[in-house]
Amino acid sequence: MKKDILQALQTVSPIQVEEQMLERPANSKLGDFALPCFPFARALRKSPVAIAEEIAGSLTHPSIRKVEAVNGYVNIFLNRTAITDDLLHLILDQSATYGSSNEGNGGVVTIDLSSPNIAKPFSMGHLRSTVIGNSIAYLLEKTGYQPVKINHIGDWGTQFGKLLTAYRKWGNEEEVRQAPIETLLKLYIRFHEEAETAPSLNDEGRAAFKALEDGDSDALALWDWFKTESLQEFQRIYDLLGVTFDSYNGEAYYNDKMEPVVQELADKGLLVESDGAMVVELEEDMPPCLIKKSDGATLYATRDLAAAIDRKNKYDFVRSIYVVGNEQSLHFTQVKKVLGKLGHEWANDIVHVPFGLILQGGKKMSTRKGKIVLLEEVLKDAIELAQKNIEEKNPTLANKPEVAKAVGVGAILFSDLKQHRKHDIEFNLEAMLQVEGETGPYVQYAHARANSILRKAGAPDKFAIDEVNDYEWDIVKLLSQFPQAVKRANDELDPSVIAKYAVDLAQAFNSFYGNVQVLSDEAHKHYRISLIECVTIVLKESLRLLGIKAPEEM
RNA sequence: GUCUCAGUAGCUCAGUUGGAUAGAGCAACAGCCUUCUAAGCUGUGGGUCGGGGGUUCGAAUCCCUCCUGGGACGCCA
Repeated sequence: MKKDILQALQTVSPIQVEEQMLERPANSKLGDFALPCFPFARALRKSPVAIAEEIAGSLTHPSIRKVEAVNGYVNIFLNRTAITDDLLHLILDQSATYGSSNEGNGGVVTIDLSSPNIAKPFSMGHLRSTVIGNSIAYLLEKTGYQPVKINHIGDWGTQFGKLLTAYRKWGNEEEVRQAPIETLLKLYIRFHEEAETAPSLNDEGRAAFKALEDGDSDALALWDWFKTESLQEFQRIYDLLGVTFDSYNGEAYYNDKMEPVVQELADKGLLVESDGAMVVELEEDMPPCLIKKSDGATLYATRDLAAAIDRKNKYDFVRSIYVVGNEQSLHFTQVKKVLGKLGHEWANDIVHVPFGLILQGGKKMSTRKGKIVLLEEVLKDAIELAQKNIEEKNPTLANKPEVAKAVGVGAILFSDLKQHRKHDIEFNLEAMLQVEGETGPYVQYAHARANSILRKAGAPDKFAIDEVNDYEWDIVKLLSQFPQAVKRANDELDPSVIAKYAVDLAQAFNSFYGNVQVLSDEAHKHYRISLIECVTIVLKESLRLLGIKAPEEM
């Protein structure tokens, strides 16, 4: 509908009007669209006020109800009933596919997400990567791409040597069997504590990793055991979150794929020795990329290079996305540079999608020091709270446990996703458990209330619209903006756009709900029911894109 | 020190990529359940948009500079 208005403007404006110049006024009393005429003043050698009046006087279009010139702005008021009628039919017709596009044209996009480290608990930090990556996958799918979700498990590296060393020194099998991750974490923390006073421990840890990488069978057996136990624990959490993956190929998977890359770097003369290690020199103000340690063992960057190449070969992606914290920005620019130096022009298709840290007391949480918050505990708290709320507010509800899970998990996911990706978040359990205001449960509640009306209204009927009040018009405008919200969220790879949109729509609906009686007003009932149905479609779809369930009752 | 991300109401954050009087939510206060779910609605108060320059008809938004905080910066990932 913006396009129509724009076209009408083109025909009456004395000067070219670009789409971006047509804006939506912050205050809806000023119209549905507005054109500021200040930029035209110089070229036309007339005052903006005069230009606005001139344009306002001659602008007509079937979709336009009224045009006003105010202080140099052309304010345009739309014909509500016709537009509403069109939009509702469109949404009812397209249903869940409303807002979809084929922008991606089936291109494969790999997404590196979640990537917890085995033998370590699943922390709040991993939650961000998991839920943001998961939502981005839904967004890509909705815009015509083919997402491939890869859980790049952290199951290799020097940290592992350290853990093996700690286990051999202080661990015992029985304890690990009882509580795998908890026990391994304790060992890991103890290792770092003792290494403070006995730095030689670090050398032992590095040596243990080197042995693992060289195929030492005892080390491999332990590694395999730790990995199996860890993956089982992670699976519980993924089940709760409702997240699945297309691949669990972690770092160790690339173990036999690194040597060819290292060889190629050497063949092309990119690999140079520096302090005993092998590195690739990069631009002036960028530190070199470490490829091999002085003992010959590989590094994170080595594995990521191999992984990037392997993914290109396997999936032939049009883009390869890495949902990994802010703090690894340098690492990814280095990896991209090295791939570029190898002559892979697709290095430019690699995109690091960074996100802010979850802080505690203004500082980064540290596994080494045991300063972490366990995601599973947080989820349990949230589900319990949801359960309690249901008992209090809707005790006769069917399948309470399922709804409690959807709402509890929804609260946690939403509190994370609503923030702009790059912001650091101060960990605040109380805020995460919040169910009022701009929260997941608030959006779910609006959806449930809307469904409640639909259930009582019975089968939908044909509708005719004679007027659209302000409450309804706010909803209609938001509904019409959903496709743009999807596009923007996808362009910016930022689910928070959808989360904010969902809150706006839920607010508009709740306001309507609180101020307009639907079922008792026969004259407007049929039209309103269709409007409400559209709200449920779009709210449910918004939540789905965030990886959050939308119960019909709560 | 270098690079990078950020600084908007007491708190947590939006701000449609330069437009009209800077908006929400929490918290506070005042109302609203014999009517479609009160996890809700309606209203009130609350601001040197970190500071200072500049560009522009117009700046929270763009440029410069300074201040503050997070993070990264060779053998961790």
